[in-house]
Amino acid sequence: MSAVRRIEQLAPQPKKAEWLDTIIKGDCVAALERLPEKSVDVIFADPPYNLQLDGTLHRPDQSRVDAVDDAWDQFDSFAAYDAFTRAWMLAARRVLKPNGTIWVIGSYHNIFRVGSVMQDLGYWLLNDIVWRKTNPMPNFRGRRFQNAHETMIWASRDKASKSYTFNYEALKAANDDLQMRSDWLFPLCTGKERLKNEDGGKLHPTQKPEALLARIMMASTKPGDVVLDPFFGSGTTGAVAKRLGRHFVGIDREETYIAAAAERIAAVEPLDDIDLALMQGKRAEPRVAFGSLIEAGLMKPGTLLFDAKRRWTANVRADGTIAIGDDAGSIHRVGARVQGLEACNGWTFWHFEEAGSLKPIDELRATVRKGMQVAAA
Amino acid sequence: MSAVRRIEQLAPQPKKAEWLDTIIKGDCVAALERLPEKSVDVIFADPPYNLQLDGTLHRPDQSRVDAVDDAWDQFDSFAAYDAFTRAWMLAARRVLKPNGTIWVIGSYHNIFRVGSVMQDLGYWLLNDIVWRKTNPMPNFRGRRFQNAHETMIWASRDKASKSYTFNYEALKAANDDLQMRSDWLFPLCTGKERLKNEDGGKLHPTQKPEALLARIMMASTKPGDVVLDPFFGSGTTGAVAKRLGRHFVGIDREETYIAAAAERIAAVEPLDDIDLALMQGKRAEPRVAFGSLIEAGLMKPGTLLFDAKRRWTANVRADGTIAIGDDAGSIHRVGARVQGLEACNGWTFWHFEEAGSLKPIDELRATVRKGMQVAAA
DNA sequence: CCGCAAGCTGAATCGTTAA
DNA sequence: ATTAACGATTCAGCTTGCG
Repeated sequence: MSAVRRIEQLAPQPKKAEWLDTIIKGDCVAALERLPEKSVDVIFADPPYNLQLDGTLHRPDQSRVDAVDDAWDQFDSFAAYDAFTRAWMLAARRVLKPNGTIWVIGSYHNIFRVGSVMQDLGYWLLNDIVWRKTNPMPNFRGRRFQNAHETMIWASRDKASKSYTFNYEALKAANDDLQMRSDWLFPLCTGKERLKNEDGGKLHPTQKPEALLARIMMASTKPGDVVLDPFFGSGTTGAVAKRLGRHFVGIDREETYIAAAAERIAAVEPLDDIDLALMQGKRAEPRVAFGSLIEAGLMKPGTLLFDAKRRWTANVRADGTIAIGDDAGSIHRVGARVQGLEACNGWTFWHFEEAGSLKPIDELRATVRKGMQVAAA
Repeated sequence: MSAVRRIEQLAPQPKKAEWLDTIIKGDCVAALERLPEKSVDVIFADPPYNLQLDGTLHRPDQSRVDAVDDAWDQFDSFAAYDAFTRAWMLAARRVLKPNGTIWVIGSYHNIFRVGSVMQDLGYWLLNDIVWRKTNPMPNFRGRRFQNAHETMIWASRDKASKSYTFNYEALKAANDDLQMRSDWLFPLCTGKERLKNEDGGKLHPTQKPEALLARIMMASTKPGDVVLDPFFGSGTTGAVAKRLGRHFVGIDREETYIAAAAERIAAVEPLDDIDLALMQGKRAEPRVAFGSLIEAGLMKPGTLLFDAKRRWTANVRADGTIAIGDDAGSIHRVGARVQGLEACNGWTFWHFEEAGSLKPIDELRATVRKGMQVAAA
């Protein structure tokens, strides 16, 4: 029996425990209407993009591009797509808690329809977030700009809801004391993270990277929150939610996807509460945040940092902050505080021990930057 | 006398249309309706989005909206903004040439309305472009992500128009030989570039940086093209157009802005023609038939052609075809057939031997083209 | 075992001209 | 209006296979 329970037949008003951390099979509007109202903290939705592709596209080497031509992405008109969007958005709004927020991802093919419908239904837009792709597909015919990003809309249930969750300080501390911007840089979901089908091809045509969902949840949820995904697909939302100590609810129509997602989520190991202190994803180049040393594996949580004269000792945490006892913050803030100064460059102030001698953590940053340059070359 | 002419005080000019390189004062819809249809190559529009349009906002039933009414009706407001957007977009579409394109810039407050209306009116979206700001305004309350970008929509007049201008090769060359992406990085318009009023404050609230307009025009116009800006404001579009050897037409309602923009544009020094040269790709070069190489004596019947790895050998025939045994046809068809592909560019696939090494026959085509240029000069 | 080359692929609204 | 032919066009990153 899979560790992820499934519900195919919901009772009219199921108890909370029944649908939490499950994947519901069926049409998303019908499934949403069976869930209790005001029961979900955050919704992440990756709806069909309504791509309108005519022929087949070939690369310059004449290989064929494997496009998204699934039936679920086909709509007869903009009006039909709008009606579909209104229906699921309305149903989603009912299950959202008054102070809940919703994330919707899309491309220029659909995101303008989506945003307009959201505004019409009373959702209050908080930000649009740009996912900049490090490795987007090129424009093979040289007819347009390389479509190198997707857009996410982050919105509250209505204009009046002001107490939505936004972990501003945590995001900022892990981002070198700069507030998190609306443009995020992440690679596509490829390699081992990408689920494969029995033929070795991609299981799902549009699987999203876990790093993207991780930043979303770290920004807009708290541990124990409920995250709903009405277009569950390969289950990235569930996998990240479980790893980060959040509950999930997935809805999907395809048994193939449900089975694969359930297996995937069952294999996820939740992080310890301590590790959850707050960890962040990659940030915009070329600035290197201290947190990225941890992400890159160059620095492990729990590592001790010292100033050059070993007068102070700090502890590295998983979220990219450091702490001396209860005093936690960015490498810069903690460095400034212990010295009683306004400011401090943590990169040169803090050192790590290697073979008995101290080396500034700036050396590790240099390593990361070199890697970024190589990647960009 | 200002170097920028105004529509009220025009002297008759022999060839150039009266409205070229002028600023038209008035409501943008009315002004657009007085311009000849299909007369403009590119439109750049930075429409207002604050819903406080004092008089220009009308409901679909033509009733006027009181934008400062305390009884705020969200739906009415969006509907009114949509109606305003439809009105100017429709008028703009009439003056756009069949192969013209339009750029519209906005933020998450209005861009979703704008994009939806564009799709509804038949504009065909080519890209959405993200302007990432190097120095955006912080989020002061710490309740959202720093809004660090704006979105531009680039669209053609309709789906059928395929011959819009896109200077792909030039952009790529300027971008370290990588195709230009949909995310652009520019600073805000500040410092000396920013127009000031008599109090020393900013003249216009949303003056766009010239670098942004320069990339737009370098991407989607050719020298001598006509660029229309229906919300001219501080005149950035006109200033950049003049500098880059493009014509402009501006529309604005405010005399203050018109006067400042006229003065600004008058001070602009156009670049020399030689600096305005556009890098052209092969698709802009005259077509050369393979047979003309034989006629020009650059290739003799009986010459052997090879692919780069010498897996196949073909024989040049006097009629401009090539043959492998009995299999004869154009350089493209034979190249495709031996590879088992649908298509093949014979110019780059086939090579001839010179001094023991292989050179693509494309080199001979370049020679012919060079001769054609000399003959035309 | 490593190092390097070659191959594959990702939410894509992806052509023009002459007969 | 339709068809056929011409011929232009890709970036990053991971995987596979060979020496």
